[in-house]
Amino acid sequence: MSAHTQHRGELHRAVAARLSEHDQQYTANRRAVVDALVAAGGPITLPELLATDATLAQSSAYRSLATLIESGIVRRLVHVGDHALFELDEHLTEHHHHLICETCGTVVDVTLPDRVERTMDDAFDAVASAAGFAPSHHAVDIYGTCTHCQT
Amino acid sequence: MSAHTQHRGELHRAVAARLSEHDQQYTANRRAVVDALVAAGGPITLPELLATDATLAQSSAYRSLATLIESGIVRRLVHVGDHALFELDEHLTEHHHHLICETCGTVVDVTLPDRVERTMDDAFDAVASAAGFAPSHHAVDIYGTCTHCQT
DNA sequence: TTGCTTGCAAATGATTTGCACTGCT
DNA sequence: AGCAGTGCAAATCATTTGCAAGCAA
Repeated sequence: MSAHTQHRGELHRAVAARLSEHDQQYTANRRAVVDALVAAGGPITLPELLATDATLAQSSAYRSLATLIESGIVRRLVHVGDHALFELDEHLTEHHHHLICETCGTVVDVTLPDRVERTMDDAFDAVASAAGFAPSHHAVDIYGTCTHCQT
Repeated sequence: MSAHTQHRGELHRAVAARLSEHDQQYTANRRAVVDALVAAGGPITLPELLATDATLAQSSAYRSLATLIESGIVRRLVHVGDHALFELDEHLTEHHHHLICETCGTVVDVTLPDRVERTMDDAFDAVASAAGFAPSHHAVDIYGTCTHCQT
C-alpha cells in the first residue's frame, strides 16, 4: 500500500523517486507544476494551473504534465468542459472518486467507505474477467448539482 | 424503470417521441446516426460512425449528434483517445458501465448485479449529500487490459 | 561537450460554425 | 413563403511540436 503522503517534503521526495525510476529529473518547472496541484487540492485545468504561477510557459506546463503523467505522478481526467483536468495520482494522495456538477462543471473529490470499495472491486473483477479483461483500477463519477447551482 | 427498447421500431418511436418533446424533428440524417449507433451496439467514434454510412457529411453527423445529445437520446463519453465516443442513452438501452482497455482503447459495455448497483447508489447518495450535491446519476469506468492486448 | 529542458512561435487536428441551398410544413 | 436541416469550406481552440537557446552532468 502506497503511503498517503502527508507532508509536503515527503511528497516531493516521493515524486523525485518516481521520476528517477523513469529516468526523469525533478526540474524546477516540474516542481512548480506539482506545487500548483498540491495547492489546488483537487483537479484543476491548465489555465488554472498557469494562473498560480505566472512564470510558467504554457507549452512547458503541458510538457511537464506529460512527463509527470508518464511517470504516474499526475492523472489526467476526462473533459468536463473544453479543458482537461489534472490532479495528483492516487499513489500520492488517496483513492477517491469525483462528484461533478452538471451545471457549473465543478469537480470535488470524495472517498467511499472501504466496505463499498470492496463490494465494487469484487463485482468489477467478476464482470471484467467474464469479458476477458484483466482489471487494473476503476473510476467512479457521480453527477449531480452542487449547492451553489441548486435553485 | 424506463423500457429497455427491444425492437428496432419501438426504439425509433421512442427516439421520435423524445425529439418531438424537444421540438426537434426525426430527420433522415438523425435516423441514420441512430441506426449506426444501434448497429454498433456500443460506443463508437465519429469516424467509425461515418464509415457505416458514406452519405453522411461529417459536419452533419456532429450536428445530428449534438441535437440527439440535447434531447437525451445520445450520450457522449469522455475521451479514451483523441475522438469522443458516442452511444445511445441508457433510456433507450439499459443502465451499464464501461470496461476500457488501457492498451488499445477498446470500450465494452458491462452491467452489474442489481445488488451492487443498490449498494453503490446508497453510498453515492450519502457522500453526495454530505458534500451538498443533489446526485442524479453515476458512471463507472473499469480500466484494464482486454484479451487481445494481454501478452 | 552532450543531452535533457524550456520558451516562443507555428502546426495539428477534433469539433464548430458561416453561408448558401434544399426540403419540409 | 418561412424556417429547420444540410453540405461545404473555413474558423476555432486546446494541445502538440520544431527549433534555437539555457542548463546540468
